[in-house]
Formats: sequence, C-alpha cells, structure tokens
Amino acid sequence: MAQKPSIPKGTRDFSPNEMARRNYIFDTVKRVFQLYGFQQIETPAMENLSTLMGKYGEEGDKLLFKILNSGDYLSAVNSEELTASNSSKLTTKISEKGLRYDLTVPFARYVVQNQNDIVFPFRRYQIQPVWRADRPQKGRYREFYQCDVDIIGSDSLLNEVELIQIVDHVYRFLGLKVVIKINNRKILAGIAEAIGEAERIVDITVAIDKLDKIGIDKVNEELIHKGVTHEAILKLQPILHLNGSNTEKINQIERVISMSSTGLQGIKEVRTIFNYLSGINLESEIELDLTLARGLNYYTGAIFEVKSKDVEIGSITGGGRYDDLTGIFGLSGVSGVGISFGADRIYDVMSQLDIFPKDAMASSKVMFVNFGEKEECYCLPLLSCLRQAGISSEIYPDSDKMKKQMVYANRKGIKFVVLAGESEIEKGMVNLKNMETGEQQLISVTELVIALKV
RNA sequence: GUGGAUGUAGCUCAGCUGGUUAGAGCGCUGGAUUGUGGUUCCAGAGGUCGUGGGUUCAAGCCCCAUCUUCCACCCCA
Repeated sequence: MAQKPSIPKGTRDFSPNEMARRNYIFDTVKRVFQLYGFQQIETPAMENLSTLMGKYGEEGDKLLFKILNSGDYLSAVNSEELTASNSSKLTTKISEKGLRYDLTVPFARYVVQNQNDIVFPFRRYQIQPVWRADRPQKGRYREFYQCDVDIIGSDSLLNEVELIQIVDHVYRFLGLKVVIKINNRKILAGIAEAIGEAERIVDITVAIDKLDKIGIDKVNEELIHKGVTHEAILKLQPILHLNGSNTEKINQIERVISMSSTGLQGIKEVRTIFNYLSGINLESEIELDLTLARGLNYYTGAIFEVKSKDVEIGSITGGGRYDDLTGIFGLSGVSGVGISFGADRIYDVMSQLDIFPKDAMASSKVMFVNFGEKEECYCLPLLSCLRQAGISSEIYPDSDKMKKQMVYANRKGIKFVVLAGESEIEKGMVNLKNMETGEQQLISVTELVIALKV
C-alpha cells in the first residue's frame, strides 16, 4: 500500500475557500499600498547565502533554510572536513543558496543592484512567502507570507507617519481592532548608555521586551544572568515603571536619558511623529511602548509592532527604520523605513473572529442544470451571454440526476440555478431559481441577464 | 535547539485496571421523491487504531524509536 503523502512540517495547503479568504487579505493590503503610491516588485525565493547570513542576528542564521548545491555537492569537500563533523563549516562548502528569511534584506540587495534605475525615494511593496526553519506552533509557520511596504532613500519622518496611516487604513478595511506600538532604537540605546551599559544594548532590550510577558522580577533576573551590573539594573528600574499617556512617558524618559545625545535624538523623532499624528484621524490606538525592542538587528530608528486587540497571537505587523541596510551591499547613506504585514497571522485572527465577508468565497453566481444534449445547446449561448455581461456562470457538465446537480450547486454556494428543459425551450424561456429563497420564475432569455446583473 | 502533550472512520471525538466482532455524532452513498437542493424518514458503505519495533497467551490501551500536530521556552510575522 502506498504511504500517505504529506507535506513538510510547518507548511500548509490552501483550499479554495482558504484561498478566497487569503486573497481577500492580499487584495485589501494591495489596494491600500497602491492608494499610497507604492509600486510592486518581486525577488527570487532563493538568495545567495552571503546575502542572507549575518543580517538577522545569531538566531536568524540558524533559522535559514539552506539549499544543497546541485550536482556532486561533496566534490568540494575533502575527507578531513567530512569527518570533522563541523556542520557549520561544512555548510559553507556544500550550500551557497538559501530561502529568503524576510523581504527586507532581499529588497536592500535589489536596491543596491538597481540603484541606477530606481527613482528615489523609492516606494515599493512586495507580497511573497518567506521561510524560517523555526519550530512551528500557534501562528508560527515555516512558510508564510509577508506583505512589505518600504520607503527607501529618505530620512523624513513623514515616511514613518505614512506607514502608520497605512497600518491604520489596512486594519480599518479588514475590520480588525489593533494597537500600534511605537518605539525608537535610539531611545533604547540612550537607556543603555544612561545606565552605563551601552555595550549590552541587545541583551538589555531583549530582556525588557519581555516585561509585560514575564514581569519585572524575571526581567531583572535575566539581566543579572546576562551579566548586567547591579547598579545598572537599579538605574533601569524607573524606566521599567514608566506609565501615563504617550507624552507623559516621553517627558519622563527624556529626563532619565538626557545625557545621551543618541537618546535625545530618539526622543525628538518620536515627538515629531506624534506631532504629525496629532493632526490625523486614526482609528487604531497608538501607544509608545518603551519596552518594545524587536529582534532584527538592522533597525536603527523607529520600530513598530501591531497587535490584535481581540486575539492573542503575537504581532501581526512589524517594522522599523534601518539607516544602513544597503551599506552592507555597498551602497551607503541610504536610509529606509518599512513594515511587514503577516498575512497568515492576520488570517488566523480573522478566522477566529469570523469576520471574513460572506461573499469572499468566489464561485459561480449561476449554474445551468444539464438536462441533456439538446438542452446543452440551448444553454451554451445563454452562458456566453451571461459571461459577456460579467456574470460568473457555469453549466453542470453531465446530465446527472437533478438532485445531484442541485446538491452540487447548493454545496458550492451558487446563488442561482437556471432550469432550461424541454418545456422551457418550447416557450423560449428559462426557469430561474433562487437557491436562497427557493423562489422560481419563468422568464425570457433577455430578462435573465437583467435579473442576474444586479 | 530545550521541555511537555497529542495522533482511533472524510471531520469532531468516545473506547474501563490490557481480554471476543473498536463505537457515536456529523458528513458521504442509495432510496422515499425518475424536473428541484438546503428540512424529514429509511437503508448502506467506510477503520491493518500515525508509522516501525518490543513486552504479553492476548495490545487501540504498556515500553522504545520515529513522524505529525499542538503548547511552553528561545526567537519572531
């Protein structure tokens, strides 16, 4: 007996119903991106490992899917290296390509390669799958789609504001209540500086990022464990206890980190952004969250994270400013800012809340019942007519029992059924049945198009 | 990568301290209704219990391995 086929861990098939709903998300995201003047690009599923490695921190490198070289991939390896069982060293010999881990780094690579043809500031969007060799769990897949929007080649904080508006716009269209959390890496750097641990910024931010999840005691524990001095941790406490409105928080933190010029720069940026936002009507809640860190280490300024207010699933959108991502590829002095919508998580949230529009399931609006060859010939021109009029329609391909055909139409959610048998043909009419109400009316062929056009 | 759960019919799940022929609901197929679905009634099909080993007179149940899914950690969309 053949073994049951399966797909790799953390990957999924999408049924027609799921695709209809996924496309609903992609379409709205796309519509908003275009509304804000962004242009679409695509990049290959695989990149050279040299492009990918070292861009996502230590953890990121581990999560890269690597592609075995084609052909005799062992030919470049000598027996010594083979028996050394040093997998990371061997990897570089037998694999030189990897699946993309996000869309931002390939985008930076694209910008550098095409810098002469790009009109800056470049507003691009990109909707493609990415792959991470993570262990799957709720809302975490090994293959998932990101919908990225980035503006590259401009320092203006107006771009941050644009992205926030896009986020608000998308979630308003999708009908999701979200909170947009904002922070700034420069403020985090300022904090590290202020407590005399500038070197440990990564450890510190990673630890305080967990504040609302594990509590202040555990955070302090972790900091001690990471080797942060007791004195520094003491200095950090007031920062962890910040509360109040966004402006109150800014004012408080400003006092704490006033000796750090980087920190003050971050404060200034955040203030500017909030100032812009004050004049704009947003539906989403905007929260300055000084514990927001985000793992990707190429962020240098603003960082964003969006969480659903109704479903606990981690962030559904995230991003930030990166001042020199293209520098690694040989084009320095180009700053960009972008965000990424996690389509799969948005899907999970919307499924759980059951807020997909009912008609997201695309199928024919009309089905012609098949009564036999003669009747088929009568129906075919009518079918073309409907399609010309933009009404999606189909004819049942076999003259099966009527019950079977009706069940088919019913299960596919087809709203109307056209019955054109011997008696209808004689009169030059058709019977149009509404599958929801069960009503049926005998109408002429011209009336058919009008009745369905609505 | 670390730790913990899970897998029984197409789906959701029962299945006692190991003991004959493994059950239910929904779905599916056929019929009541040969030109009318979604409601009702009747009948029927469908499982080598994730996979591979082991213990036992006897394994869905116990042990080991492996895979899947899920949960926590790490990290992240």
